[in-house]
Amino acid sequence: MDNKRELFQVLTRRFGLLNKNCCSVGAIDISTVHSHIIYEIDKQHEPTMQQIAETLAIDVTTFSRQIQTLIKMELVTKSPSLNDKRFYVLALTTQGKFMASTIEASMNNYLDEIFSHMNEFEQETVLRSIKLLNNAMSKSSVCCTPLM
Amino acid sequence: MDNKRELFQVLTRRFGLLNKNCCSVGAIDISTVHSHIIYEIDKQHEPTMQQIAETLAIDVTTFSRQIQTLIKMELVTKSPSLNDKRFYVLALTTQGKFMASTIEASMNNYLDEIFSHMNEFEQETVLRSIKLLNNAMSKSSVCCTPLM
DNA sequence: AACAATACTTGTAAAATACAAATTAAAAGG
DNA sequence: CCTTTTAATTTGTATTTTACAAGTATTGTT
Repeated sequence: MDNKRELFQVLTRRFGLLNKNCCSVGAIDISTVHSHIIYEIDKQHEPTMQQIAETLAIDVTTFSRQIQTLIKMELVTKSPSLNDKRFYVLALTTQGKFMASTIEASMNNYLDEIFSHMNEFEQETVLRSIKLLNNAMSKSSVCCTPLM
Repeated sequence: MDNKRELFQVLTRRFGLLNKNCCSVGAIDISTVHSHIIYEIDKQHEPTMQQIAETLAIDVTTFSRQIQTLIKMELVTKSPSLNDKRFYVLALTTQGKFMASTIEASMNNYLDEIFSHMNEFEQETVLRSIKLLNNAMSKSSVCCTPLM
């Protein structure tokens, strides 16, 4: 467990699992992709289709259909922009907001549980490191450019 | 950019992208899932179908079909175990091994590039932190249990 | 020998994905 | 203004991925 790539491979996989398991609220069970979409709509200010699709590096045509199902699930609304009718502004419904905050809480629980296996100092080091890593990735040319 | 969940959300997404973009060798272009399968077959000693599927938390029936396509792509072989004919032992073909090492090299390049945006001390801190995090996750009950 | 358990595959059906082409609306050029 | 171009999004189509239920084949158990 000492080479860089191996460390990241395992980490990636585990995050994938964490995201996969995170996201059921009551009877409704949503996919990782859907949870990321909801997360971003919640976070960004009056985002358009293209903005979210780009942030998540999802093909726009695929995204269009994903939004359609999220609308059917009554988690998201899509309204034409007043300035420019080519754009649609995405937003969460009340149910969607509830979903977002439930997922948020559940993810925070997961993360807290994971962090509870480290001491105070380790926890801070890890958080600081992830910030460093995110920062380094955002400067990198090999990945991650569209993602904030 | 200061809450735990946000940090992990962005990190997860970027790793996803990194894995997505990593994996084309010449004309052959393989998916993230396939690259993880190849990685694990390469790493484990004479693994069976179930072992890899479990390591990667993939449904066995899905996995069965994924292996079928990897065999068609001539990257993987599947031979019945001599002791117990219910088992199949998976292995990489020469081409598969080449693919594995090419992906390995390319991922290492990516990671080196990313790490190059940090100083020596930061790099070591980050690596140490990821080890800590992996360790904490492996102790956690909320995720990651089957994954090594 | 009969029955259960194990490892894996197939039937089927739904969901996710992405390219090309279509639609609609705004901007730009003449 | 009217035509042409560009931009944001959707639909047609076809492939791939996924997973549940049921099936096959092999081994273990009584």
